Amino acid sequence: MARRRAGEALPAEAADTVTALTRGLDVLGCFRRGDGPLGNQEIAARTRLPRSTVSRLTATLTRAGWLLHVPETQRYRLGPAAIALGGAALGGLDIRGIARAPMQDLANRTRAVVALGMRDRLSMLYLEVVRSDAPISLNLEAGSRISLAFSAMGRAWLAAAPPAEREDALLRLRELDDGAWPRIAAGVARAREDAAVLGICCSFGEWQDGVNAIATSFRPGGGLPLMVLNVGAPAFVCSTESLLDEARPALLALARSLDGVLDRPG
Amino acid sequence: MARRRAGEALPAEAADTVTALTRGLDVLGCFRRGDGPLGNQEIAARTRLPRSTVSRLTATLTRAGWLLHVPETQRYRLGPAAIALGGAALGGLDIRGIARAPMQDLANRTRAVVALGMRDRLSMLYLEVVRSDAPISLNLEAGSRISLAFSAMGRAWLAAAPPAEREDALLRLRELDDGAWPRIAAGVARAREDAAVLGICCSFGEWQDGVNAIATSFRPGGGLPLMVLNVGAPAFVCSTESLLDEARPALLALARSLDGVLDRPG
DNA sequence: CCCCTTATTCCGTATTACGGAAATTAATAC
DNA sequence: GTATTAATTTCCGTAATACGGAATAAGGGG
Repeated sequence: MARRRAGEALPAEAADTVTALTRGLDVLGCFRRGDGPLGNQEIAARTRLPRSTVSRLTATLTRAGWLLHVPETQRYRLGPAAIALGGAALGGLDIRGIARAPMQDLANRTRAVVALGMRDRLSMLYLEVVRSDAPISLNLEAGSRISLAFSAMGRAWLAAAPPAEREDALLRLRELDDGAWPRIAAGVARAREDAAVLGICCSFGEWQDGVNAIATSFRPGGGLPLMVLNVGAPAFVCSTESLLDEARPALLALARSLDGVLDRPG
Repeated sequence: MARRRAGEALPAEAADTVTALTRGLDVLGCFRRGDGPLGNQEIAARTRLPRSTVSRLTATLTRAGWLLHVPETQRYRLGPAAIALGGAALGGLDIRGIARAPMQDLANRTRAVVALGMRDRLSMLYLEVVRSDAPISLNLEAGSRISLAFSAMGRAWLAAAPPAEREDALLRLRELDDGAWPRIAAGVARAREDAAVLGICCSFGEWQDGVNAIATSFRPGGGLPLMVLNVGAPAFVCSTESLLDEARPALLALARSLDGVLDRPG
């Protein structure tokens, strides 16, 4: 009885990987911000795992507190253990605390939203979001995701990431949606150029209509991966010119000041 | 070759539980707010799993983005997937959004910290924390834990939880620290009495010296478990009297208004 | 140079996870 | 009331997988 699915490309990556664990984590990964409780069927569809397997995995996850079972509707939602894990993960990121104050400064000066993020698989993940006192507020919080290909933040990552990681990410983006590839590729080429010339990457209405943003990356050190800072706002708050002329130097200064902070003594 | 550890009591609970997954999740659970990166050794000690097994699990978790490997120190920290999961879990909790505004009201009126929490294993977990404008701020955020046995919040849960769950939790608390049991038992007895008579449970300096709090529980509905609201502050901000006389009625009113909100049409 | 500590790789074993199919439960239609 | 559809869970034989003890490798002081 073959345990690995028939059509699956076997990428030889997995010398020593615990499949049962990977699958269980994939089940958890099904739950995205915004969609409600999920039934086993839906989970099976998303993970492309056999139903009986999903049943066993959800049972296990529920017993351990990672999922909550809603008896009436026979669906699952993420449980307390998931929340606690996120708390532990964010709590351990000292860079957030270090960056928050200067980010707030920048946000106030530009009247924009300033965010700190890192890559998570094929998205960028917000780690800290700071708004100016003017409450325009794009509805984004720490822990939410944003496009890797079309946001300024994602492009800044793509422009500065280690080549191997970048190529891997681009490859997967491509096989995920081949139709979007031309736009993605163009955006990435532009991003690398912008990064080289201006030090920042842009997304003017490309991630979402009417939203402008610029972003740049830095290496915090301390074993943490490449991180990205961005400044963004609706176009009527920040024109592309104001972002490029006023926000850009401040953003670059901030990023430079955070380069290697975690490796510095003190 | 026995795969289950020798001395382990086998609780027959596990008809259909995926051990590899449970163990992997236990590894993630090792990472607590506040402690830095963990090495395999440390993880093996905390989980009481063999070293080679831990090695395999951490490798798997790292490949999937749940852990980050810090090469220099050969340690692991929680990765982006963990953060994203927490975000998804909190984002799906509509009760937070519903409760926030009235909680803020209450916080402003009492000049205390108002928090919403639920149980996670042997702790209470903060889901939402709201401060009065007066920035005294106990350093607590959504996603952090607080004692089940000694906090007002924990006691309110113990007083109202389904008997089976309560007994299970108490049993485990007892075997975790037998020495503390007399204090715990006394606190719980008192809590049940307070809940019956006053509708709230108290912790006046028992969780942490100089910190007073009261708490009460409610059932939000929508398949969610019992939740707890508390009002707390340093003793010099809120005396026990002011909590009992002024905060208590407001807290009870808030809890009652949230009872079953998620089941109500609209 | 050697010892000590920690992480990883090896590898034979049999336990465990697997998944197709049957059974169960639930809801809706007829 | 019965039939039909749909979803979840249980069963169970199979063998692939995870297991863990021991050996190996990689550092880091003393």
